[in-house]
Amino acid sequence: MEHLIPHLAKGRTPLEPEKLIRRDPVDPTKFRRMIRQMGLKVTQQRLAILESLSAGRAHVTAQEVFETVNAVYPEIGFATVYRFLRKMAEQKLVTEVRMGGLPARYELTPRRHHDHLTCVNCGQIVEFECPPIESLQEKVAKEHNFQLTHHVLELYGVCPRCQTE
Amino acid sequence: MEHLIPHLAKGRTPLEPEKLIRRDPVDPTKFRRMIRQMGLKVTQQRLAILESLSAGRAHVTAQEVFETVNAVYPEIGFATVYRFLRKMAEQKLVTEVRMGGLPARYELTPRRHHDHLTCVNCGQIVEFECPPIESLQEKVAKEHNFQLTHHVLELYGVCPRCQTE
DNA sequence: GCCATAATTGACAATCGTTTTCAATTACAA
DNA sequence: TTGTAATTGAAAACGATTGTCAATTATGGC
Repeated sequence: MEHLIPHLAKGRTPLEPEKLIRRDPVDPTKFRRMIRQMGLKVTQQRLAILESLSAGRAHVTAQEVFETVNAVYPEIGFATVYRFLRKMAEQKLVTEVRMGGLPARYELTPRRHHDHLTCVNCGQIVEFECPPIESLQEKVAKEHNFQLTHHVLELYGVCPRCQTE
Repeated sequence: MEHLIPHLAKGRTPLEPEKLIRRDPVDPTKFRRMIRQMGLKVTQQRLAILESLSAGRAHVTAQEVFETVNAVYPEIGFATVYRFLRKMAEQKLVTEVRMGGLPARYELTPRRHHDHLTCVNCGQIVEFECPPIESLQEKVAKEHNFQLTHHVLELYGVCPRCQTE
């Protein structure tokens, strides 16, 4: 009675419905270039992981990436996914979002920075940009002599549709 | 080679815990009332935890609370601290801040709203208020016809002390 | 192409923070 | 004071993440 996939949570209800993010299709040779630019060797595993990140939904867990890639390359290891995701997060190639005690979620770093407006009722997510907020954040960080690395800004509320019910 | 205190990280730089002096309860009625309002029974352990939270530094880890209280009540258990902190967090009596993979930090929920500036290296937390950001958030929400309920704004960076290392 | 070699891999164990389990104890309403 | 359900401490379980290490593999130099 064991899982093929280690650490696969059994009864966990997902925190929020995933949102499919439309992405520009990425030229496969681009992946090779991305890996090389990180000073790493190009392997099938890494290509598969990048492909999965690029094609799938946004904000996936390492476990989900592993499952996806594992379906195509059954011999791929769990640690490999973790290691590569971490390495890419270090280089800011993917963005790591850790919320609460839940597993970290990763997405290919979007070209344009955005934050999220989430409906507490239906889970719908709206992305938004607000440069004035960004610069105010930098001002705050500077005031405290912090070197800002990143931030998490999540607004929660009731979306228009849910307000009429 | 064992720790009296379980899970005490070995290499981590400890932020020295505040000393909690055991003394006759000065105004225990306030804490008793808080506990009763949560629908819980009043115990010495819970009073000690509240006293520690109220007297000590803000943004402490459960481990730190345990160490502080344990110095006065050596028989107190680790799980008791965790359980009570979680219960209070559920009731919004304490605010739980979880960043990265670092242990969660707790504070008695402050009356004034503020956000957090967290050091990605040592976990130190600085509070800040920035009303302009608040109003911009409301503006964004209004633009999308969301009824704002709450928000999470966490800035991450390297604190001044960690920058010099 | 082939070789040398350093990076990378997968299986597994270890680690860390957190949560659960359970028998013993305790708060508190009656 | 007593009955009972809540609470406790110790320990183990748990889930996410990271480390270990021998075997494999990508890649630069020939």
